[in-house]
Amino acid sequence: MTTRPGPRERLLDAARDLTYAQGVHVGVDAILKQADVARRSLYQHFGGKDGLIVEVLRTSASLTGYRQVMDDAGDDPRDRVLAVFDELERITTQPSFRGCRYTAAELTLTDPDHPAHAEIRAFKDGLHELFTAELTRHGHPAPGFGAEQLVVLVDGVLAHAVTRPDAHPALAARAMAELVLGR
Amino acid sequence: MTTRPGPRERLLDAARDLTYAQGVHVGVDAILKQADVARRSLYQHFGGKDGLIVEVLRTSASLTGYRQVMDDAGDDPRDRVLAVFDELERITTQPSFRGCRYTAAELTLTDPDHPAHAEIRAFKDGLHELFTAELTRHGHPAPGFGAEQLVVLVDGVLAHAVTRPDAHPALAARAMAELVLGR
DNA sequence: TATTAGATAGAACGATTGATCTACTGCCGA
DNA sequence: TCGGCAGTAGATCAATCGTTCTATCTAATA
Repeated sequence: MTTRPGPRERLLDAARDLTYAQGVHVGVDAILKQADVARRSLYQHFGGKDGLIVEVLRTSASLTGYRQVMDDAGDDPRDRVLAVFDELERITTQPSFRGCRYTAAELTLTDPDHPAHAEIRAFKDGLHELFTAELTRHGHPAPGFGAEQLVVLVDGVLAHAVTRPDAHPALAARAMAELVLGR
Repeated sequence: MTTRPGPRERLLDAARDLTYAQGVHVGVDAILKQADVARRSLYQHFGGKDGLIVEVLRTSASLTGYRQVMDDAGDDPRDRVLAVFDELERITTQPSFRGCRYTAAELTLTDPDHPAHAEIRAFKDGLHELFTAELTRHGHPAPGFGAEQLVVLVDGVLAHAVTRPDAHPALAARAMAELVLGR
């Protein structure tokens, strides 16, 4: 039989779900209820709501997701990059899609001193590095600049699809990614 | 002498400032204080905070701003479109830059029934139409699709620059816009 | 068996939220 | 001069926020 995860894990899972679906302004009560965890445990493990949010962002491992999509696409850097936009088309057309968790947190947490900003920055830097490595392998003349272009495309798709999913921004972005990759 | 604007105008101005700088979750008290307006006037003119927010989005006239930038760039559709990204480079590198007001509202207001979503959608649709008209004049083979690409670029720049302004996403996007426009 | 750490349940705190209310003031037109 | 309207000032409301607290229970360890 599968043992139930501990309170810490249950809190992270619930917070991941709820902060994505309802934003980081979800009440602590809702998180506690879904996690089925005592109030005290939250403050014991994470020090407070902010600590929980930071840990959610730090462990959401979206970069691993991107890596997985690319690895599934094979070895050719061109295929690997384009596969990301194919996956974005899938994601952005799902009913549960609510945009990029990190962009949403960045725009919602207007206090510049909030500890979450560092995690958000780290994630986006990581995504840039991921694309830079791929473009370098692809023999791109300016991998850094090309990677900037790709991350702008990704953020653009995720931001735009929240309001206009029927516009299929991922398809529009995929065509631009092809141009960035060259032929 | 210049007469002081009425309470309604002062409320809109204050709400425009504060909801951009601090997000739509700013307290009513802060708006009332900056507008120097009685509490009752807010509910008299807008029915409540939601009504005020909707009116701010409806009258922010960002589309007029885009139009102005394009008109200042002359007659050539190519110059006019690229001028938008030059302007984005200026905007995104200013200290007061806080991203796209509409994207931020969309991601912050997680209630799908909030009346603001209609205004947000209307704005993004309008931007798409603006680009479609320009690409049509430019003789683009697929103006609708090309316009989708441009709005994805704009949203990408505005979303990405909040977290990584030093990456100058507008410059990366401008290069892609050139590719979209063809040569 | 006694001890201790971790978890639970739930009351309670102070602060803040958006909204409603009464009472008062100034102005303009009939 | 009177009536009505728009605006102001501020008390007040119920709800919710994140946090802290006491008290109790459980399970593993010494």
